[in-house]
Amino acid sequence: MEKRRSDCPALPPGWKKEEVIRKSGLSAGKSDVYYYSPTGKKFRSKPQLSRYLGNSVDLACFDFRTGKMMPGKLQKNKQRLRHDQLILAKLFWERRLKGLRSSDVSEEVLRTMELPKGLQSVGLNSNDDTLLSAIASALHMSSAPITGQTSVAAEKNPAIWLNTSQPLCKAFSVTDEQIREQELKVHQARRSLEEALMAHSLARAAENSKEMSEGKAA
Amino acid sequence: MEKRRSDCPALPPGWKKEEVIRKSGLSAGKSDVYYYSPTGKKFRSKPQLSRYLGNSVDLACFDFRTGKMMPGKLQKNKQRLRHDQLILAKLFWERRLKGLRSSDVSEEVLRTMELPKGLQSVGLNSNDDTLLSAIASALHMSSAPITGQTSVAAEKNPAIWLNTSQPLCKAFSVTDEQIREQELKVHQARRSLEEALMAHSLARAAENSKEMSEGKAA
DNA sequence: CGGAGTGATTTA
DNA sequence: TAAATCACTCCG
Repeated sequence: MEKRRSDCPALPPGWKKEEVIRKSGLSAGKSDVYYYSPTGKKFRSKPQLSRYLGNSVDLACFDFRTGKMMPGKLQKNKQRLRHDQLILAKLFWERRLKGLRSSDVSEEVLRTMELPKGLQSVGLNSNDDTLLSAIASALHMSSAPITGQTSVAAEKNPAIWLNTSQPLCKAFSVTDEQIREQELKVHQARRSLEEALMAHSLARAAENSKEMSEGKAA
Repeated sequence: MEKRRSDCPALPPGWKKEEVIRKSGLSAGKSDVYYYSPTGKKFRSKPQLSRYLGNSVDLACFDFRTGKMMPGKLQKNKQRLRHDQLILAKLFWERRLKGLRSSDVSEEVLRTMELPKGLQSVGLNSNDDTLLSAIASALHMSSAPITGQTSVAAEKNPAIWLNTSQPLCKAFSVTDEQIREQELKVHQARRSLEEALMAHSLARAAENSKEMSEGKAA
């Protein structure tokens, strides 16, 4: 058993670190890291450790897995966009991309982008430019941090965040009331989508049974 | 004391189930579930129960805590869509919504939806219908489960999942190669977006200082 | 009832 | 998807 607890220089004297390999199950081979306070209390995650230590120790640069301080790596942007912010930011980018595409830096990439054959065959209308803009913006929103948005206040109230002078949302002016309206519409839209899906499934089923009766089955 | 033992329909006749609430300690309020064989033997866990019953009863779908069979719930079905799947599904929905909007169930909602005034003032081109479709699809993707997608294989390989005959991706035919290509383009698009953002910020700064020098400042 | 060891869910 | 966090099972 690797129950060896080692000292952790990055933490106050007396704290120990331990790494335990999972021996069975779906996650066999992975490991868990634990810390033990001078009094022997066990800690299983950074948030838990952080809550316990409070302001006495700054864990901003502390890497829980390695047990070392990582200067410059002021932790990750845990600040994920909230649901409503995503909607608005997405709108913003889709429009801006379209606005830029024939006269600015985005042009080259977008012009040369193509959808895979398989996707193009989906049919229906809409043009690929719109789709590409949507993809690009959606992807950008999905994981990249937003330049210029670092205010702590942004975490609390989207309305405040949306009124800042940061580039991303400079053009917006959105109230909580508007956000609520938007949420209501969202519920309606979801219902509608479910109905559409149901209709599509039924149509498929009908198609299939028709083919079957026509002797097209394998 | 709640020592009440109740019949358990999911198990053979004569088996009883009992739930005992913990009254103190760190886990106060949590409960332990026990089963009793027709002969009175006590069982404290699913593995223990399983070893005793052997092949006579299939406990694969048996939920030890509730005492009920959970059909289809052969474990983790709450699997969320993966990144690439999100992209493709989003494309799918955006197109499908547009295709439906003038002749199907989605029409009423989409026709009556409006963007908040603040958003409309963002300017640039594009029409609201496209944006609304995009919003609706993005929202639907964000948290609702996808009907018809339950295959275990889907967890492992998006390419397999994308070739199924399920409604959601029926029209798609996407290879790993195509996904890799798409990822490459994504990187390019991201770079491009960053440049665009930078350009926009600079333009804003220039505008502001111009206004300042013209005496328009508050 | 405790808690080590894993599963499940969330985040990046 | 992988990593991190959190929840829960199972057995002492």
